[in-house]
Parts: sequence; C-alpha cells; structure tokens
Amino acid sequence: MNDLANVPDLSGHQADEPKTLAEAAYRQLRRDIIEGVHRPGEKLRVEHLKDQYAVGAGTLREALQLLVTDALVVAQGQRGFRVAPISLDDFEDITRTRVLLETVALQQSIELGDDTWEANVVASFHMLSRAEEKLVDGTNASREEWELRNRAFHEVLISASTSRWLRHFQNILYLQSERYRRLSLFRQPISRDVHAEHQAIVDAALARNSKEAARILTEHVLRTLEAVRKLPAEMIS
Amino acid sequence: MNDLANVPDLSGHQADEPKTLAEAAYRQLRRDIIEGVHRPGEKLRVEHLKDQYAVGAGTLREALQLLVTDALVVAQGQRGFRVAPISLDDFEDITRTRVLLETVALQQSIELGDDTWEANVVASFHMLSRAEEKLVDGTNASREEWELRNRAFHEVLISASTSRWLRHFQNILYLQSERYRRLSLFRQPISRDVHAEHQAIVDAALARNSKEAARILTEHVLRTLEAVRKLPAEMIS
DNA sequence: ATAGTAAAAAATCTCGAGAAAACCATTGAC
DNA sequence: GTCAATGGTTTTCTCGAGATTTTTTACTAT
Repeated sequence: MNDLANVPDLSGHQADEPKTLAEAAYRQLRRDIIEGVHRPGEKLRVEHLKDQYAVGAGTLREALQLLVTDALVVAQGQRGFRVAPISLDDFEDITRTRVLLETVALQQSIELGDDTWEANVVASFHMLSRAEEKLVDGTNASREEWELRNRAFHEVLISASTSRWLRHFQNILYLQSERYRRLSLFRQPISRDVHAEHQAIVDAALARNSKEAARILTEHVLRTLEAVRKLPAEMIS
Repeated sequence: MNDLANVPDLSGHQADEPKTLAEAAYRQLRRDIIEGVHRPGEKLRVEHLKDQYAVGAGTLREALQLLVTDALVVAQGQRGFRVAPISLDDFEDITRTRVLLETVALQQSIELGDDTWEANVVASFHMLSRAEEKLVDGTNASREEWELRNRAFHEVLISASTSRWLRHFQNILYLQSERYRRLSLFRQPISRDVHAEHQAIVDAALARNSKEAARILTEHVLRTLEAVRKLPAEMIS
C-alpha cells in the first residue's frame, strides 16, 4: 500500500497509534503541556503524575524522556523534570527558525510536488476550511480539531520536499508554536484573515509560484508572533 | 561566573558531566554507534546490552530513548530498538540541511559576535590546529581528540548567534554527519586542505565578512559529502 | 512441496520496592 | 543577625522479576 512504510521514521515516536503505554502517556502529557494544564516551568514529579496518568513510575519516566525530545520538558541532572519555560524571546526564535525552514521546504515542495501532492493540498485545505466554519460555536472540541487540521495542512504543504530532516525539524517547531498560539487565542479568536491567507498559499502553490507562496507563508507565520507580542507580559512568564 | 548557567538547556542531555547512570550509558552508546561498533540497522537488544554496559534493563532503556532524540536510534512500537540506518541520500539531506542552518547561524554570529567571541574563535582554532599536528601518528586517541576539537570549533563559530534553536538543530546534524565522516576517513585521512579551509573561515569571520565566511563554510561541508560519495556503495548500506 | 495453524521461545514492556541523591527546616556558632 | 552545618524528609534514580507481545519453530492438511 504505502511503500514509505519501512522508511525509518525520523520523528521516532509520532506514529499514528500509540502501541505502548509509555507512548500513550507521552501523548496525553504532551497535550496537557501544550494546552497549558501543566504550566510552563512547573515541576513534574513522577510520584504524583504516575497516579494521574495511571502508569508505573518507570513508564512515566520514559514518557517524560520522550517529551524532552520535543523540548517540551527539560531534564536537569539529578533534579527531575520540569515543563519547558516559555518567553517572548523563545517564541521569536521559534518563529524565525520555523520561517527559515518552512519556506525552504515549501519551495522545494512546490517545485517537486506531483498531482497527488496537489490533490492532498486541496483536500487538507478543504478539511481545514470546514473546521473553520465549526469554530463559531466555540467549543473546545472544535478548536482542537482545527488545530489538528491546521497542522495537517502545513504538513501536507511541505510533504513533497525531499528533505526528511527539514520536515522533522519543522514538526518540532510547529509543536512548540502551538503552545504560544494557544495563548494568543485567549485574546482574539482565529480570524477571517487566516482563511484568506491559507487560500492565498494554496493558490500560489498550485500556480507553482514558489516565491510568492513563501512570501505569504512568512507573513502568515509572523502574524501569530505579532499577536503574542500584544499579550500582557505576565502571560508569557 | 557564567550567567547562562540557568538558561534552559535546549539540548537537554548534553551537559558537561554525566550525572546519572543512564546518561553515562547514553554517552558510551552514542560513541559506539558513531564509531561504528554497533553497525547501522543493527538490532539493539536490551537484554544483551545491559550486561555490556553494566546497567539495569530499565536504565539502558532510558539511554536508548535518549538516542532516539538524536535520531541515532529508531524505536519501533513494540519491537524494540535498532541503530538508525545510513544511506547516501540521508547524508546528502543531512549535509544540505546543515549547510542551510549553519550558514545562517554563522552570518548571525559574525554580525553579533563581540571580542570574547573573537577570542574563542581564535582559541578553538588553535586547539584544533594542534590536534591536527598530532594526527600524523595515526592513533585512535589523536583522531578522537581531533573530532572533539573540530566539533568545538564549529560550535564556537556559531556561538554568538542568538538563535538557540538553530544551534540545537545544528548540534543534532553535526552528530549525524560524524557517523558518515568516520567512514570517509577509511579511504583518505584528514587532509592539509581542511586546515587551510578552517583558516580561511577564521580570517573571514574576524574580518566580519559574513558572506565570504558562509561561502567557504558551505564548500567545506560539501567536501565531506563528495568524499563519502566516492566510497564503495556497500560501505553505505 | 506449500500454506496455514499452533505451540514454544525470545524479547519487549511494565511495575513496585530499595538505594542514592537533593531539598528543607532547624539548630548552633561566630 | 548572619552564616554554616546537620539531620530528617521528600524525590529521583536504579534494579530485577512478572506480564504481554512478537518471533521462531514444528506440525498438519491440502
């Protein structure tokens, strides 16, 4: 079916279905950290969390180790684990690095993408648009689905890039920026402009205008940075 | 002394001294994988390795998990761990991505670096040059020291970059390329040219000629790719 | 012979208890 | 009053044994 099946997965532990308890705990923890259930800088005590996530101590330890990979958790020598802190500087760094990688990957993708890629772009954009419509009812589930499809959309855009490493790093950075975007959503919900920007990227991509697509993508990503900049400083502790 | 001490370490588990058994095992394993003791694609059975590295099963598991972070080991669902395979395509990807990141970081560094940075560049270049001289006796220890100092040199060059993420990703890619460079050394030892190239980078960096420095660095990194390309195919299994 | 099934073997994954280290509050000395 | 040392408490780290899952081997029927 899919001849990429036995290609080594660079992202390691992001398979479609959690096959092990440690991975299941890892996913729950990851979501909770991104969602802000565990606040930035918070200490993550294994003894407390193992009950909360219903796994053994060693297993939870493994889950935490996996989160270190994504830089959502920091491990300090003999002093346990801690939710990675956030800061405006950090988000600026994340955003700029992401722009660098994602634009290069996007231009590659536009040059190399075939018909199937085009179809995937159109399809994932459609899925995202539908999710946007459901956003108006403001439920948590609808927002979560939007996040999922937004991520899928951005992934598909660069999926025709030949560089597995670019995609790998982009994955990590996207995950990071999700934490910050969640903060900006407190202030202002996802706006109409976002849809227009996505549309513009799709148009440029299908027209094989890689320069223009990269330009729009850059603006698009930087817009979130501006939104976070306007937040009260105490929110970005 | 160093006010960067409490900045969260992005690389997570690359502190100067291993404070835990798991980390010690991680380092030994990492060296063994890079050195080729454990061949690419080889299965890493916990039961066998725990005796070899003198730690418990759970501890070795953690060490393996850390190696997944560096993409030197791949974990597959419920089927254990395996040394990440190598391929020419992969090395090409690694090299090109590394060039992209490292040149950007280097240009930033050259623009922002202060006197201390300049001093560090000169110092690490000197250390590297001394190690090159000792290379003639061809011992394993001298080559290992050269690797260490070469890495330190490249790290110092981009150390003035403000982007922690660029440096983080560069670290990972450098580690990866070390595996491949080791292969190329079978054929031809480290040549005179390398020294001249390093010298040229230092000169351009101190002259604050960021464009030129980036150009030389690019050529420098691509040269190793060419060397690996000339290897017999069966060496890059 | 081949294919499918089932039991046996090996390896992984999971857990809880013990050892080692870090943390905190109290005490004592200067 | 400030600082250093000490002991108790908490937390992390480590280990080995049991439960699941995967892989291998052997067997039977077509």
